Amino acid sequence: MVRRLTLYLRELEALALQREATVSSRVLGAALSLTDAQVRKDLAAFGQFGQPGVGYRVDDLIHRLRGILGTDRQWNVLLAGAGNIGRALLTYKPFETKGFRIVAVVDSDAGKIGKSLGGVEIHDPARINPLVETHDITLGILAVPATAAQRTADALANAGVRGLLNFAPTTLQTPDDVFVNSVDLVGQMEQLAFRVKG
Amino acid sequence: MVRRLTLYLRELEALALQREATVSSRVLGAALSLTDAQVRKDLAAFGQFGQPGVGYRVDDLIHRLRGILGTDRQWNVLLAGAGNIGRALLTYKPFETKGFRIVAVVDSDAGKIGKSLGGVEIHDPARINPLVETHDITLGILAVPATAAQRTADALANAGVRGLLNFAPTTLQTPDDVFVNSVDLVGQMEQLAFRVKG
DNA sequence: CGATGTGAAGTATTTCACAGCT
DNA sequence: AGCTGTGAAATACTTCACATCG
Repeated sequence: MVRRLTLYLRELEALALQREATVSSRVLGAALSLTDAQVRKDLAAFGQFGQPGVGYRVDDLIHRLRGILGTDRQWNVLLAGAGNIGRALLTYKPFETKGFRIVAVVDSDAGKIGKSLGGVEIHDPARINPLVETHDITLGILAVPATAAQRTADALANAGVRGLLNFAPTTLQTPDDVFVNSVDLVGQMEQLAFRVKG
Repeated sequence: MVRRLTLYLRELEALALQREATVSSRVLGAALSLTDAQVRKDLAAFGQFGQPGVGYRVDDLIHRLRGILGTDRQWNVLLAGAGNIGRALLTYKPFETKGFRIVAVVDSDAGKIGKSLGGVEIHDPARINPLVETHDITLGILAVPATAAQRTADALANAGVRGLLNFAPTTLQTPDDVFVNSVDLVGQMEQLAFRVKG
């Protein structure tokens, strides 16, 4: 359901660019292939944001959703892994635009440590603790090989990171107060194969 | 639910590496934080794969799942977009390992067309049709900017591609027989922010 | 009117619990 | 005994439909 909130926000930001002042649950839902009732239920769960007879004020709802999601502020992020995926994410513009700032990078490859990547120095994973502390980091991105994922997750959790976006194809065990979202690229392709195969 | 089948497969492949001959629904579920009943219901939906009193034969179930998902064969993939994300995916090992082979790349940047990337030539998007035909491509990966995503999706669908993995932060409209899976990186981070802020 | 917010109804998904097989 | 496969029960989620408000 939070998944849908992020979609509403994305759609609303597009509407704001088109200078739309208001939007109805029907129009917003149609853009995302959802019913109007679904949209209203989702939004009503957090307050009364709409105007009967009018709809939702786009700018207002954007601010409300950002407040709900917590994206009305900056989040400092540590990137673990400076391989293919890690490098791509480091320079991924939308992260910066939406308030997710990668402020530190670690990689266990001795040949990479000390080098700079996209203006950020690559550190030894052993330095995770001070990095998290000095940069006030709350989120981490795991772009390390599957074999190193759990160990890196442990180090990040131990350093006080509260949320992880995991690109490694493995299930992570974390304390209850450390949340994990996984992006399983192979799994996504497999699902496509299944659906296409029919 | 297909989502979970891909996770079972991943876990089973890990168990096979550890030379485990059989696994029970309880053990398999525990590794993924699922109940045993959930695992059995999922698998039973496709046939009777287990042995009462014993569990599931790891190797056997791997083959069954590959057959169900359609990953017991090669899938030829076209990559659209040779930017940061596209380049990372082109050299992403697990795709090749699991049977997803990127056999063609297109990018609208004139400066990139004709160049070679990871052993694959970058083509003009106008050549999508012949590329799909000659390489027998059924799946596509969209790693283009949001502004180009719908247009590229249309071109791919028109060329006969049946499934798309979309990295652009936008909702795509496709014919009913063209399936889309989206990887919304910003959305994933927003969800983490929401849960951490909790 | 046109659109929200929301109980009630309708679906879908998950868990329970147990007969039955090895 | 141990574990599957599966109806039945329990939850969760979505849609309906309508009173209500600007």
